[in-house]
Amino acid sequence: MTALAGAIPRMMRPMLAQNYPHSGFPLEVSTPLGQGRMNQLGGVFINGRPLPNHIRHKIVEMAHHGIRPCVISRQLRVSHGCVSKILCRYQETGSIRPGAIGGSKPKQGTTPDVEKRIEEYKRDNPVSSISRIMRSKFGGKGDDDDDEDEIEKKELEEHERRAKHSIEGILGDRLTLEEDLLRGIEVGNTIHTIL
DNA sequence: GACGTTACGGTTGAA
DNA sequence: ATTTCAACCGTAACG
Repeated sequence: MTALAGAIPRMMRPMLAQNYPHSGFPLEVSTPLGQGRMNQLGGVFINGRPLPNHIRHKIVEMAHHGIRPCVISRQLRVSHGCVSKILCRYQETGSIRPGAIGGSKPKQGTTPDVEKRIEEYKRDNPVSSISRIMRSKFGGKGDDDDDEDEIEKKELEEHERRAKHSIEGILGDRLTLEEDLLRGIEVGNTIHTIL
């Protein structure tokens, strides 16, 4: 309730119902894994959740083929803001994956006190044990992430090689977008659950 | 028309 | 087990 009457914030205008049904709420779409919504381009998304991985893949893949962001946006039915964001992130990090959602601040504060404690532990335990403890406490995911990035890159390269043969490869994907989306949401959630 | 940016409402997960 | 809260999400809209 930050919007005060009379003083409409810069980025917030009353949303026109236009292509939304009655409620003034984006069309709801039930997926096997819960509630999705439909954006203005007809694409399905889950508010607050990242787009499915295969869509993200497709975005960077198409961009890699020189397809303009605005076309990608329309073809995949993803808002151009989102396409822009994903592409920017990919350029910066080399990863198509969303950032880590949730959790508390990383306990990175290597205060002198913490350093002292580590020194003490090192003295009393073999270094390998320290590493193991540190890994089980904090790391855990680090190695997996690297592996996944590797898999991700290989997947992308392979996909590109196949798609390179014809633009139909890309356009053909569009025909099954709805299916893909639904499947993607499902797979995405499953992966998320596993992780 | 294309696209960078950002308010918003939402979800998540460690503490 | 439950709550808190700062991180992130994608959309919609402005510029």
